[in-house]
Amino acid sequence: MQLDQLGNFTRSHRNGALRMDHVGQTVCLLGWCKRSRDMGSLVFLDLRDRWGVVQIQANETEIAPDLLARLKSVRSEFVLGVEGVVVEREAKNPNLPTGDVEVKLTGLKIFNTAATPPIPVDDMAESGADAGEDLRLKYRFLDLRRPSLQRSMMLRSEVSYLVRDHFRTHDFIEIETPILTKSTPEGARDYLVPSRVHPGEFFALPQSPQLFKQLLQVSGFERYIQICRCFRDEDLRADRQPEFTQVDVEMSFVREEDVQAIIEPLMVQLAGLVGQQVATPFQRLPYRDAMEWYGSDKPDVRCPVKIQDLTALFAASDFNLFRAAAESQGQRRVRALCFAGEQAGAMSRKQLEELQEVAKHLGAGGLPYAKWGKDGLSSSFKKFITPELEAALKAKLDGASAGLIVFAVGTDAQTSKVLGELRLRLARAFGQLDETRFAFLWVVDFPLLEWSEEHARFVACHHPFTSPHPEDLDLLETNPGACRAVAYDLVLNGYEVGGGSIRIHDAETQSRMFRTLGIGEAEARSKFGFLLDALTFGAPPMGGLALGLDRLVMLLVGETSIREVIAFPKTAQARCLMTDAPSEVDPRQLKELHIASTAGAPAQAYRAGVMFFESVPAELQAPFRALQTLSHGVKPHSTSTLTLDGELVRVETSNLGGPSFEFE
RNA sequence: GGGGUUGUAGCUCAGUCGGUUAGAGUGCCAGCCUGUCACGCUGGAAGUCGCGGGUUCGAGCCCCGUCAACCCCGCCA
Repeated sequence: MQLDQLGNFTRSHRNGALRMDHVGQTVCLLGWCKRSRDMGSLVFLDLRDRWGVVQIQANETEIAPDLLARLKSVRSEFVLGVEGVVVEREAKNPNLPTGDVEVKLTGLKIFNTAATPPIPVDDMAESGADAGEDLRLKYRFLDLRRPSLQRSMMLRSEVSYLVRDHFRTHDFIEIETPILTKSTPEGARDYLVPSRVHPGEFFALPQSPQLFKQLLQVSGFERYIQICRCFRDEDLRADRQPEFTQVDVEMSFVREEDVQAIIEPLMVQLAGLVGQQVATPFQRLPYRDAMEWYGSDKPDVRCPVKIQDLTALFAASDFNLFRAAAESQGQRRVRALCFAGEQAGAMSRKQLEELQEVAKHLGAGGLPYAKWGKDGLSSSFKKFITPELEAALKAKLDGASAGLIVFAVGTDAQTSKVLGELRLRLARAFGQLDETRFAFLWVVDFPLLEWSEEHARFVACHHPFTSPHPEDLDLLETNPGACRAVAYDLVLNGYEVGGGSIRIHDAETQSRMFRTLGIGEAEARSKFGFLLDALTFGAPPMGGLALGLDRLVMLLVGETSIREVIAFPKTAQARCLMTDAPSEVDPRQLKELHIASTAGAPAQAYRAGVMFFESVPAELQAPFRALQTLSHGVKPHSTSTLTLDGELVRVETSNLGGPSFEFE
């Protein structure tokens, strides 16, 4: 097809803007063909641009035959320039903002054709049948044409502008910090960048500009903000990508409340973008209470039901499992969720079994429950429920005649994990989670440190520059696990959307902190020498926080995956399906960077004989299965490739003449 | 690192107990249609049942392996 040049064709109006006021005007429009409807001698075409859709119309009796033919040759997603006259429609469409008018075609330019899209470019309003996400990501440039994603990206842009406006009016300045920086030993895995000019040395991409923003306070900027990209080489989730955007904030001469007071009105404005009213000040919830009541450090408080401690009710029970907890002096507790209502009481055996599977998956042994429904009490431990106990339990249902109590027994960490998850699931199932509103809160007084079994030492909960709570300072040496931090998370609807702290601003406390973390003098010098130096040159009291922009926008648009608000996201395996990154590079590039890859190294060779076992011990099952595989159609002396213990290996088999074998 | 779900036409999916030529909707192509707007009507093309093995007279369906996407646990200062 002969394509037209853009030439001096100039847009006079945006497609979504045309109204009755424009009737009679000659307009020049640009855009993509959303869909055409050919009725023979009457043709309609929907022209889409970023601002909307307008109907183009051509009638056989009013138009040159070659122009009509040209219009009929247009297919979906062709790129067009349309000249025409705005007229009032004969049949109006109330579902379209431009539905009162249409444009009578007088000239048509076809700037480009388009192959049939491999994914629907329209939002399937009623069927809801989107293309699979892998296809959407492969053809992301088409996916992003869909109105819903266009709206999400536009809202994201609005959020960014609003954030910058907000901080600008509060005298913050935006400062860019390095993308190529120093690898930090604590925390998440770094993405590394080899240095060509320094053989064997590496930059790291920032997990966050944490130290730079603190140094900017030492420099005296007092109020810093940056919307910046951060990188973490950890496994992904629906709300976690390897690169993500953070609204990074740091202030001098502030207390915790000062930081929060800057953030809250911003959140009010952002929620307002999607018509949500939220009141300030936000609720403050100590970490300890969050874990006790909600089993989570990022509770969704839109459900009022809290976890309750029912240990005492079982002190004299015959139910050994629960009584043992009551006798453990707080080591183990019986905690429970009490959902009142007919829906809760009508939970079927099958549903409870599904719930039990969830609980087991989270580490519970089972899911004890007691339920009051149409048939009265039913319970997994009914024979231990005396009338007195039943009365005591039922009293937890706030006087309702029907309801469900699910129990978890164990350490606080165990029971919190199980009940925290079940609380959300049950609340949704019973309609006791109001998903129409936004619930912000601050979780405060986080612990400073937690014991790491893996590292056999204390590690920082937030980061090693977080200020210990002034009242707990001396616990650093005596009982580090009990020391609170001046750290706070901003939580929205069960998601952590921000986190921050007051920082350590004196070298002495910072050194004590490093000592507690088991970071020696020399190591601290080599890794954080620049910070320790800076703290000796007049560092002001400081604090700040960082907001997860992707998560925030995700919640604003009502999505459950941050991929829906990132233009070009990566898959759960941290791959870009569109560009196919990451990919192999030319060996010359590696050589220049002084890098050698150990991936794809030659497979190890194994020698295997034939073994016979009456019963196969567990530790031999994998090699035994390998031998079984080999025994099918493999000659006594042969080489074959198979999977052994999850690794692809080349296996040489030879008949060794006896029950002997060698495996490494 | 571990667990789970999914993979069939361009797209979204169905496919019974393992049994004849693998279906539907949509999209695409062609024809008809003067008020459509998820246009309608008629016809047509369209398949490596993710990939590789195995069992079987016979596999989309059963078994083993593998790849990919998604969800979760670990991990994410």
